[in-house]
Amino acid sequence: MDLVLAAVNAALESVTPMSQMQNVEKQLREMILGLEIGPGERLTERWIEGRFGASRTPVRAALLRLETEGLIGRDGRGWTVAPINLAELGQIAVYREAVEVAAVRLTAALEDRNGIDVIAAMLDSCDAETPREEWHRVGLDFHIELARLSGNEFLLRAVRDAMTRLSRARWLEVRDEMALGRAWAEHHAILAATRAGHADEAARLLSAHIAGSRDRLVTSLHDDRRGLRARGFAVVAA
Amino acid sequence: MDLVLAAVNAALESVTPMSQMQNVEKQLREMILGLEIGPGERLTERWIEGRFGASRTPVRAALLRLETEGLIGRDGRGWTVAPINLAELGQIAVYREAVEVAAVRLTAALEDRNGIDVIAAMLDSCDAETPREEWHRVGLDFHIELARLSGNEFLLRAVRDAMTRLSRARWLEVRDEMALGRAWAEHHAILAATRAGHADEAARLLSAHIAGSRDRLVTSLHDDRRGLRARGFAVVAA
DNA sequence: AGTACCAGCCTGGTATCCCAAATTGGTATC
DNA sequence: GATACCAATTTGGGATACCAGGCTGGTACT
Repeated sequence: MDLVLAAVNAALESVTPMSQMQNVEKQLREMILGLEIGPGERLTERWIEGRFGASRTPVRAALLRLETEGLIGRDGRGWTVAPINLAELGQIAVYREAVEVAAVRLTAALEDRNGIDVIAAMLDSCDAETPREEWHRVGLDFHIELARLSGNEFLLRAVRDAMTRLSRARWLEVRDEMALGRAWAEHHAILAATRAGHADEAARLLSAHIAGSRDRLVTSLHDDRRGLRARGFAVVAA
Repeated sequence: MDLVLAAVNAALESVTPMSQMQNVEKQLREMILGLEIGPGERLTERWIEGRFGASRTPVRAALLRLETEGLIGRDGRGWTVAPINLAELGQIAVYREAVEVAAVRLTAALEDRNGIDVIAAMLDSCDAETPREEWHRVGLDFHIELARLSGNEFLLRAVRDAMTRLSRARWLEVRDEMALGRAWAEHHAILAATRAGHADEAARLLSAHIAGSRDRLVTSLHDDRRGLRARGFAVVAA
């Protein structure tokens, strides 16, 4: 075990008490989502063990949890970072439309919809100077927080799961300034309809938003497949 | 380690090669879903270890996976079989309505809907002589197989997950003959609408079916809370 | 009798060791 | 040069040893 890393981890742990397993899981997830480990890349338990200064037991626990999140998978014997799967992205769009629309309909029917303003403020925290990374994060969080308002744990979990699986792909997507602005406007329109209690309109706007998002995403990734492969990323065709 | 059990497990493994982890996971799930281990009951890794003749490594792997299925949870330090949660059952009904309706709409729009006949045959395999346990299983499988026809992995997974979480509660539900027959008829009606490609009608029938199922389930469990508690089952109120 | 306290036990968390299987690299043979 | 084969290494799967923290039961003191 790397003593320096162990010391660093111990120091981190003194600030934020966290089990080794949670630590490994968190850091590994960040590396995968941040594309520091490319889609399709092989993972060995021993490498992770050395990388994070934890023993195999917590490493394996973390791998099992990340497997259920769909971020890694078994490749016969051995672990592999999940490839970018264009067919899967299309299926996720259908899935998230179902759960997100259900959630927003619930929310529109609630008495207390004050949480909407917090989400609006979150959107407005992004402006022209905001780095793209932040736009990316807020774009994902918007959908998660919107689902949270419904108060339904299962819908929230489903949306969070879908956004987790989408986040790598969305990060790879070639997005222009216009796309960011359009998404921002659509998000606000969805919030407005929900705040007013117009469930049908909110649902319609949200469906359209998701469909548009899916089309841009799949098109962008499909066009850039060559570039992604050149970076060593495994891409599975639709 | 119990040598007899180990020998039995070894014998089973020779017939169906299955890792210890899968074996523990499968058997433990069956015990939980079959209420051989009651809701709310405490689990210790050492007890499971001895019970199934496996060491703690596969036991922990199985526990981690069952945790993500919602069948067990952490109780601070330690593991607990998930209690029957009436509020959760209501939320699951909303969740499954969203995903099942989405799935059936997809299926109704498919060119090839031949799989529907297989499901119909499955329903018809139950008659007056069929044991209640089989009715129970077919009732769950109907929804899973219907979702599978959609071809969307995520909708299927969501439905399977929801039915897993519901299955213990449905098993506890006080069901009369009429309820079984009514569910059978509703299932067939949903299939007929789907086969005909009438997406709206299929969605409407399915929504009504799920809502009715939820009402009967929650009412039944609520009325029998005293009885459930007497059996040592933890029941969390809505 | 009530309460504060302490020792021992039990638990999950972690590290480490062993093993069988699979991969790999080289080598000898055709 | 291609290929079949074998040994060494590496891998994940499993078993076990050890640890720190918490719970429990008993005891001693008030």
